[in-house]
Amino acid sequence: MSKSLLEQTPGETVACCSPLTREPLSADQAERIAPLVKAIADPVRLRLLSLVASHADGEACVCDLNDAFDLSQPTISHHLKLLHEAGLLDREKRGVWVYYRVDATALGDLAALLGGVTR
Amino acid sequence: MSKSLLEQTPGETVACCSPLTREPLSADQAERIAPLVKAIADPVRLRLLSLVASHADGEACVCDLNDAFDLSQPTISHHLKLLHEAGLLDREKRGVWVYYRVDATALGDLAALLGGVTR
DNA sequence: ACAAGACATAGATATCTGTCAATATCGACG
DNA sequence: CGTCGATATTGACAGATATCTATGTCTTGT
Repeated sequence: MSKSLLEQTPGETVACCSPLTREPLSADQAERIAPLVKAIADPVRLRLLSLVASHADGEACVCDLNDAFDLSQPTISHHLKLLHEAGLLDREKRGVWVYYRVDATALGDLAALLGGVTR
Repeated sequence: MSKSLLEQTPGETVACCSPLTREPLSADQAERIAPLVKAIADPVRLRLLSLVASHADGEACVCDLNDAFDLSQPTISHHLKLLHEAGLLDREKRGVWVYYRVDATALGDLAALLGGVTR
């Protein structure tokens, strides 16, 4: 069973949609997908995503990420929050540290939308 | 022979780079790719792109595109300009009309970056 | 309990972005 | 040529966004 458009998360919408190049996106679909794209439309967030994705064990501690940038800790925290809210990063607190991990499905859905790869 | 990073267009940079998830993006690469992603990080531009891409003959006249939105003509023109400058849309003037056409390579490069599909 | 460290939140501010109305440009056609 | 219709450019403005400093919240040692 499939949920109505209004109940879906952005990731679900991307997953359901035909690739960009096959048929016109509806206004609703576009409004739903855009935030997901916006989430990676920033050089810092692109790097954060790739840092987490390519890190050993597929996860990275915020402490590691902070060091990779010339930005304040709250700024990195802010970007991580945006990526998390977009569904692209999962967040897990273990002791004092917080680990982020890429949600491969969300990222794959985005690529599928753009490239027409049917998962 | 491959050009230096600074000589490359955004599209070329995307094409050259390993997928996001394989190794960390350098700051330079991220700064280069982000504008390309920003170009599609808007619901109107997503719809424009998909409208053009899925249009008969792979091209669409601005006059057709204007009608699909509740936005002023200059606003649509502005979005088309951004997509064109990002290398995602080609522009051709024929008589009074202007036709836009998707640059499939640029779009494919983006998808490859996100999804790890090697072209 | 307290102090310290890791991360998040809040508030402030400068810059960027999306939109519109007005105007310019450019080609076709009488 | 002069007008009309299609598209682009300009200038203005409201709202979003990226960044910082200051502060709050937890968790772990001592």
